[in-house]
Amino acid sequence: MPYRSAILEALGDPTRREILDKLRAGPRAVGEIAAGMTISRPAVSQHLKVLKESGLVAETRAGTRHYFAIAPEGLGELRAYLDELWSDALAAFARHVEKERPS
Amino acid sequence: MPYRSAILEALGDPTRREILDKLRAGPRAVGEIAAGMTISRPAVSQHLKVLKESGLVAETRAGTRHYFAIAPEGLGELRAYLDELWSDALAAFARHVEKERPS
DNA sequence: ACATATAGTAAGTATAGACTTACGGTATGT
DNA sequence: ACATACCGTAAGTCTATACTTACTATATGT
Repeated sequence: MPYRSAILEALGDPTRREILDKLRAGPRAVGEIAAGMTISRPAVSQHLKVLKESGLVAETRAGTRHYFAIAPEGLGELRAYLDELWSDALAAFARHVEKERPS
Repeated sequence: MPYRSAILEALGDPTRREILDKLRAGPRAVGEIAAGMTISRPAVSQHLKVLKESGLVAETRAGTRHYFAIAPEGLGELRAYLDELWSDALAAFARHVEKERPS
């Protein structure tokens, strides 16, 4: 819930969206994530840190492996924000139509 | 449809989110938007350009005034993306639980 | 105890992009 | 026709941040 802004900053970067896409299929270790990508593994680690701090991703460790997975609660927070924006925008539009309507 | 990425880039900036918040109450002219803010009016224009190109905002002109308003379709595009991510994440989590379940 | 595998951190660089000021463009009113 | 109001664009600056390489940390296996 300090999340909203952090989530949108996190989603603003295309590389982080690429990482999220990889996590759609399920949890992945850092090395696995970095495998298909053009950037270095440390860079991936840094992005994962941002994603985790935003609440979009959760981490679980097994041995030396750090697994990351999409955290649905983070997505929920963002959906709530969008829903508010949406309904406010629709209401504003309705008022506007009302005012402009030829009587 | 070239939107998804553009929308997320647009929402990544806090100043643009501030502008969107102002538009919640209804359409506003550029000068009105810039009024309460610390940055210059040209800066606001530049942000509005980004928002418009992303599809999050629509423009209508009346005289010399350029009115901007939130475009619900743009929000819808983003919601669709989140819903996909969400359901994929849930499905992946379900599979994971299934695998880990003690038999 | 040592080697290996896996990953995070530190420090430095380079670039995208968010600002500014100055200027140009187009309606509207007199 | 001119002045005014409102706005977009151009060009340049400056900072945030996305990268790299080098290093450190921790867990596991022999």
